[in-house]
Amino acid sequence: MNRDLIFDEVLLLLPALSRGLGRPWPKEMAEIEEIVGHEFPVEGVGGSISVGHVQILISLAKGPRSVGHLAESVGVSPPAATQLVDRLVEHGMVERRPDEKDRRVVLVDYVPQMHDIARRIVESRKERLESTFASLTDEEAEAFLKGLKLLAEGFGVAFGSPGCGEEK
Amino acid sequence: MNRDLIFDEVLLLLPALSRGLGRPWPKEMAEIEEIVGHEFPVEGVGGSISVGHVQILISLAKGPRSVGHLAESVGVSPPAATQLVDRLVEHGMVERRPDEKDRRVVLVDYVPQMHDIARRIVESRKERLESTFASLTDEEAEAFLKGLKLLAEGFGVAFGSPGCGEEK
DNA sequence: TAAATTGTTTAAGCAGCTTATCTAAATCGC
DNA sequence: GCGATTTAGATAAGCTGCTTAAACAATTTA
Repeated sequence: MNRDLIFDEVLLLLPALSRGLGRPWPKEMAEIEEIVGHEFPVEGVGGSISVGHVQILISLAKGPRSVGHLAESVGVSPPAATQLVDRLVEHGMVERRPDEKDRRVVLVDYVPQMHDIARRIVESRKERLESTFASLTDEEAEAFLKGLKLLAEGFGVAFGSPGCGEEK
Repeated sequence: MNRDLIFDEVLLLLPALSRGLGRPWPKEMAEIEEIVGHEFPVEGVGGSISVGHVQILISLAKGPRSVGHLAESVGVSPPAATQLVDRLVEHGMVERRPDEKDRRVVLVDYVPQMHDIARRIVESRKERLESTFASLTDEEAEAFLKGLKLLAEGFGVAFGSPGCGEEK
């Protein structure tokens, strides 16, 4: 396949994907609803949790994080992070707690029962990913990741790794 | 590299990319500004044109399209398409014209001078893409496209190809 | 020709983001 | 120790892009 044609297709696919990935993904919402619903029924979770919220849930997997840290990690402004956390608190998924060492910072952490749920949400995401890419060989999967990284780099994407900025 | 680790990274990269790709890309805006500015100075184009607008400009490369067609092609609702077209009309980039054969439909087309400009915008996008992926071998590039397609499929993304739905 | 359908626009509303501003706590300098 | 600066977070106001519901005009169907 001609390299030029490849990029033609990529060019067309990217905006569509950006849209697709960026909106609350009904299938996943249903899953989260189901997972959360079993543990402690939170009304109206479905439809009201979005990419940013999931990113935060993933970020918290490595332990409590400050709001500022989350903002950086997710790649949004601090007020936006406040807002995302607000929503998660409303849903009873995370809680705020003052940092003992610096009472300016607010630490965000899973609500106790959420630890396991968050793990499962991440896992379910990964499973979906695995099944989506089932037909890819290992080499292809690796090439895909490589491309993704280049893209992120090229587009100046704030790397939203939960591990990033461990301590700045 | 372990397949599991690959998907871990992909999992983290996707939301960040979705954000990054989804917002008006400063570098590109500057380029468009420059391109458009040379032809006919349109005030305030920079910052006010977004992914959807570019998608429409790309879609129109194959000829005039109805609003409904554009909506489908971009993957948004008809009112949203109307809005996107509105903005482009404001900027003097496209124009509306009633369809002779069916006076319900409104055809959208480039303003005459835009033909060349739109071509260059698309080209500049592709060039940036090519340079971003310069370090990829042909095989890797192909694998990347394959992955992208799987992703789009898996996420139920409306394929935003301008060629889609040529006639339904 | 009346009724239903189709294509577009208008209206209302929401989610998510931004910047600017404010408050509280910590740190620096003397 | 005490005032001035810095830092973390929250609040406010405003914008953009999207959605659904409703309105309207033109076409097709019966």
